[in-house]
Amino acid sequence: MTRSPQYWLMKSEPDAFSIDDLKRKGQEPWDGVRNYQARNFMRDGMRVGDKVFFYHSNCAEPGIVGIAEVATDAYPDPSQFDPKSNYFDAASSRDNPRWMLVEVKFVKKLKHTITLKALQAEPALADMPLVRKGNRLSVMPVGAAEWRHILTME
DNA sequence: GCCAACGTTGGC
DNA sequence: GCCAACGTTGGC
Repeated sequence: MTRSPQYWLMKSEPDAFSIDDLKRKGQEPWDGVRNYQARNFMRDGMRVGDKVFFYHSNCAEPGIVGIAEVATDAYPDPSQFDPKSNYFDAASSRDNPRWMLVEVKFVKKLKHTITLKALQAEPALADMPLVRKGNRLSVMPVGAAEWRHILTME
């Protein structure tokens, strides 16, 4: 069964992996997600072709900086099995992996950042988890109307 | 660097 | 199953 493309927002710290890194590499496994809700969105919600806002967090000017696209179905995050990785999880096993990822590919970089501050100022976006204080979810769905609204803000 | 908010862990 | 302690996220 097919369905319309859906929309997502994924956070990354630019010091670790920025939109320019994604542009340079073209496509990248979104590893290191260690939150069940975020994992469930990747594993159960995302489909190849879904659109993604790329968001820079924990930086001088947090906000949406680009657009990416879901490029693969979910598969086990290899870093959970690597004892040398920061993302190693001793409680996970290859038989029963706990953490999943999708790969995302670069679509475009926005001409300028749509800042968190600007997003918070939009009444139309007040229901987004992103703009709520204390929100820490790193992968979240974006409604079609919210997606369109944000695109007009570029 | 600070700290509020929140998710996870583990003792009971 | 409760909840205090702890660790992490992420804006500022």
